[in-house]
Amino acid sequence: MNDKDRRSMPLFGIGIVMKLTELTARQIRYYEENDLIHPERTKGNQRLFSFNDVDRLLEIKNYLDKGLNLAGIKLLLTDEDSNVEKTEEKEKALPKEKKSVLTDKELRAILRQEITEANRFGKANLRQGELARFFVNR
DNA sequence: TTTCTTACA
DNA sequence: TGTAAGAA
Repeated sequence: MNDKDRRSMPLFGIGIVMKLTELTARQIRYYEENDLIHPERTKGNQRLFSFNDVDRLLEIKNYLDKGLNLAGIKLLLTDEDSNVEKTEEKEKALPKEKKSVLTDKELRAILRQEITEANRFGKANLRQGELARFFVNR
């Protein structure tokens, strides 16, 4: 078994994850409702989180502190898992004339950097609304 | 005891 | 987001 499998293995109950992330059960469930995380379930319908899920919750927590809302965070995290390959394939499939200057992946990387930077000054400039628009209108 | 869903001050 | 209620 490799690391990739290990990280995605459903292992922790919500109680453990609460301690690990310092998030309330309410918050964790709410983030799931908004498709930011997709923990597995036991036969008894109990949530089971993987290392990846925990890391993701930690990232979500960080972005929240930086002033982003769930919609914005979702845009930034959506391609970081299974979708990343798809996105790259899709971009490769495009005829080079129609390729945008920046790939989705690069765009998100830049955005992450901007947010981190804005955070140094005072997270007042780059806000959620702008972030969402940035993606929708690109 | 812990977690789940649903609903609401 | 917190919290309550009833079920699992």
